[in-house]
Amino acid sequence: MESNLENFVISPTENSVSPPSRKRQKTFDKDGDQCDDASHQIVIYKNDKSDRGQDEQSGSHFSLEPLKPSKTSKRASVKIGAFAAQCAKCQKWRLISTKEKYEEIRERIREDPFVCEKAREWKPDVTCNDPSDVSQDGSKLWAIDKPDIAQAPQGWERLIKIRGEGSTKFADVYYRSPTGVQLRSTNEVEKYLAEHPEYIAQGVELSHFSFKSPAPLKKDYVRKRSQTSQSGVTHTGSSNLLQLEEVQPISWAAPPENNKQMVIYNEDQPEVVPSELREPTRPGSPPPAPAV
DNA sequence: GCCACCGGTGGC
DNA sequence: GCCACCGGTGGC
Repeated sequence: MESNLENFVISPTENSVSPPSRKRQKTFDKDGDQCDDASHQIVIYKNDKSDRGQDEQSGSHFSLEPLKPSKTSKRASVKIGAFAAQCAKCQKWRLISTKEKYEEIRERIREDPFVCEKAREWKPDVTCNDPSDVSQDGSKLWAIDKPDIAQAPQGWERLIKIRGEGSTKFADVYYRSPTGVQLRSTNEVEKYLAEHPEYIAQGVELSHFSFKSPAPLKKDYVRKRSQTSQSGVTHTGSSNLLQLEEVQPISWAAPPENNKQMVIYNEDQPEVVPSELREPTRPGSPPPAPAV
């Protein structure tokens, strides 16, 4: 499946990954600074305390790999169950086939907004007339992802670890090097690359890393603040991305190509739903249909 | 003993 | 006020 995606190019817009300048924090988040308005990507997570199995989303497809045996996981962690992007035209959500594809879309979401047609790569006949693949539901934890995050370099993996509810932070972002070393900050990456010039030789650079973590839509998920975070959400003309998290890893252990089955409907917490999520608001369009 | 996770804060 | 960074530690 993922064959061509020529759709992903073009439209010079504003930002692009700005070169890292600083050392400490904010190394290169300057670029995305405003993006937070959630106007671009969304992620959905689900808390799953019972199985504290795995710690992060798996590499490809959104298969949540079965609980990791060893110490990879310690406490209850949330897993990302699925990814979705919002069509910039009809505002409906389309599940994205794989994490890779999702990251690919996210990388250029601003300059190259996602539209339903792009989903045809894995969902052949989809059009803006089809009902949304997903809609927010109370059983899942939704979060807004940041736009324009570069794809992890070849062999590297970007991991998002959602913290439990009530934590002071929503999630932590890590990068796992080809040799399995986990890096948790730009500084660490910089240092690591300096010690491993072979990666630099391969073209790996700091701008390929971003430790921006998604933000929960559920305002009280994080202990402090987070309510004001995404206030002025707007999405005019742009598209969003989202990821779904699932409760029981097993239930959709490996939905091959159809990811829609993992979505469960239920609109129970309207207030939590920021405008971008109620996309199906466009005039004349029916509410999103359950994907299951 | 190791490391994944969490808390806290310094700096913007 | 927000967020990037990192130290500490509890669970394995």
